[in-house]
Amino acid sequence: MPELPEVETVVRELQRRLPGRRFTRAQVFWERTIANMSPAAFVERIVGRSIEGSDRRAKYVVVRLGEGLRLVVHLRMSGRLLVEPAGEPLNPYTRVALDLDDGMRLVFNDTRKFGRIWLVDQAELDHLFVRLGPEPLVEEFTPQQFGSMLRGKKGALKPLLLDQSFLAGLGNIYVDEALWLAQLHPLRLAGSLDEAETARLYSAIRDVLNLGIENRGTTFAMFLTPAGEPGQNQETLKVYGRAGKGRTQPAQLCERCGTPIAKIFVAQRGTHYCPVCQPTPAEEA
DNA sequence: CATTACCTGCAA
DNA sequence: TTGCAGGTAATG
Repeated sequence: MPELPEVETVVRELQRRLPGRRFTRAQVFWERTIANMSPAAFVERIVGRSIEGSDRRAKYVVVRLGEGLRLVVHLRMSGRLLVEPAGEPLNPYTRVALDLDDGMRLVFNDTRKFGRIWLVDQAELDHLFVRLGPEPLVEEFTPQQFGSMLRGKKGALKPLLLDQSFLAGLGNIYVDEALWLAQLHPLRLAGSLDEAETARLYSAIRDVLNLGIENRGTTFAMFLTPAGEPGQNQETLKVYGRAGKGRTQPAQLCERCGTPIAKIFVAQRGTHYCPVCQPTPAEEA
């Protein structure tokens, strides 16, 4: 569920709540959630650590702890990080619970158990992130760089934009939204974009991500901020989830041209687009 | 690239 | 009961 804007929303809220706190107790309820050591080793190494701050890289949450240690969390499909009073009953999907020294606790809930947590030093953190592509929102990521990244690419746009080693942070929702905004079909060959199309896609990617952050993430069913609040970005989506569901729910209309939004499968992912504004490329038809 | 695997819940 | 869900790693 969570893509860059949802993770950024989590990180910002953790940054307001965690610095200065200390972990007083740790419980692991699903062993495989801890990715790089045994649950016992994890508990032993995290209890007593102080918290310095919270950052994001791609879709990873990075909590900086004392002595150079980093608590890294990837929410995958259904993970949630919540800060709640330590006395509350634990949600049945809680995989890890970390008590804090102020009567609160940081919990990792994850229905589908795909999420992962690492406890690493700086060198291990670099290794974990070594294959990630550039951050789309940093200043150093320019349209010129994006153009050179696209040049010579053989495949379709959508699978490439989902590839975290190409560009970090986009997922299924924001790729569909960016392609709609840029008026590019998801099956367009990535290497075939001209300069104007490249510039449109570059701006569209940054615009949809920034809008998602402003709206504190997209909540369809799962996403909640650490305070347990839904995001608001679902109200701004132009294509994702708007293709209609069988006979009961008709497709919604493209807000640019009035055409019903269509859904196809690309890269095994549901893909939403406007058949008129985002014309099917000749080489794929 | 595609396919499968990892998991559970929910809607059709 | 089947298929789908916002992610990614491993395998062909």
